[in-house]
Amino acid sequence: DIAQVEQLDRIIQRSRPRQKGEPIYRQDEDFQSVYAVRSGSVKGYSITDNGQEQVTGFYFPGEILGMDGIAKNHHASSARALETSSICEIPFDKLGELSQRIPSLQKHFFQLMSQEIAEDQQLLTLLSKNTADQRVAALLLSISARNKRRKLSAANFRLPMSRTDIGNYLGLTVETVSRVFSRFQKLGVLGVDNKEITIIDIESLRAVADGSDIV
Amino acid sequence: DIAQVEQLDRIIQRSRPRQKGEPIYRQDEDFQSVYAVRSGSVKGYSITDNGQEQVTGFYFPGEILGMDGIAKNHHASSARALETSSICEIPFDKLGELSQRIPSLQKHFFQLMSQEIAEDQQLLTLLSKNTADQRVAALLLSISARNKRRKLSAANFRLPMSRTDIGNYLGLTVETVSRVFSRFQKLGVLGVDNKEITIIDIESLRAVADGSDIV
DNA sequence: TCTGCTGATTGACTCAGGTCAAACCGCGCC
DNA sequence: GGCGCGGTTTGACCTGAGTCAATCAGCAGA
Repeated sequence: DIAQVEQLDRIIQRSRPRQKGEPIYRQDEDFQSVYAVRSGSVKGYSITDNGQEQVTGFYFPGEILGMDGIAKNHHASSARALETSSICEIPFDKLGELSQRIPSLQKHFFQLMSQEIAEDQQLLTLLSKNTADQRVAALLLSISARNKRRKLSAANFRLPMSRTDIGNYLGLTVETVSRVFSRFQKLGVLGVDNKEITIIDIESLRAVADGSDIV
Repeated sequence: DIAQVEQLDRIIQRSRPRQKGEPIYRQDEDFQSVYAVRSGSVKGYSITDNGQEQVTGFYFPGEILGMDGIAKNHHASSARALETSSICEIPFDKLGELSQRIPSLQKHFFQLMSQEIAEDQQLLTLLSKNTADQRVAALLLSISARNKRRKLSAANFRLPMSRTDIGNYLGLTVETVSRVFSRFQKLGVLGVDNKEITIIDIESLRAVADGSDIV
């Protein structure tokens, strides 16, 4: 519905692009808005009581972040741009009002949040049951699939995040991540040139990810 | 608001209590409702592609489960009673309609979902960064805190789930869980009599959980 | 009471991934 | 070009938790 989309469009706030490393929101800060990635990429992370960082997710164009702040009215995590990125701000109180009037918007937003829950739970499985190889393979396949949805190459892409961030996200050390990349390259599954990744043998990668690889 | 609570009350469906092991909903089944635990306890879990079970959470009275099914219109996980439990069914389409009319209900439900996201992300940190001791300590503290909120003893409770379920949830083997319990008992932090747990030294347990224990 | 079964505990051994250390690479800057 | 610095890679070694196996405890049913 065009009129409805227009209403939604009216509450969205565009702002100047974020440079690499620039924060989008900070943990414990008052929660006002959720954010939509328009271009670039974003890392979500939280700092635990004992001061260590935990990367909770990577966000690409078309994805929404900041929904973990709704519950307590302040952000439970922080987010910053991994590269120059354009981010839309969606004030949550206005979104709530609008959802009252547009049932499909409410439904859509419930679905978005539900999806985040389901994805986090998948990630839980990954972290609690899978080997280093499986975790890295799963991340690459996830990024590949998201690229595909954005009509970009599913086989060839540049990772916007550092090896450290990948390791942090997957519950591995930098060294392990690096070793897995090297091994995959040696096996002819991946082409790795620093952050530039080519998936050479996606079937093998899938086999690794779901544990059915008898190499 | 009493009239509003009454409206909500009217859509809630009560059903016969579930016996131990009885399912509440099943993965891939059509999503109709979310569920509120009224008494007893519930285990949420999903089965991965390669057939292994991953416990995604334990639910106690006053808690809501099944929200991961909203996104795709079918349940992304299963749930079953850990003991004889009374569970309320809340049809989601009716809840959506009602939320259209009662803004505070919509907000409340957004908050519930957001909270689940935030909790899952905390669990991610637990699984990716913490030792076996820390994980077990964190789970016990979480259950203790939830008991406290329900005006039950924070120091003395019966675990409704098996050691296997605990291990599965925390990404550990049964043997490791058992060893940690034994060690905590030997250190005088816990009293363990099968499923009956007494937290003897909650400060030490907190110290273990946040990694500041220099034992 | 005995028997069988499921879950919990304990011990001995192994190994995936962590730790520590050293090099290496790309890139901006003087 | 040369220098510094952050990120990446590689190697050698170590350890926490997994694996395998045996035993034990609690409980239902004959």
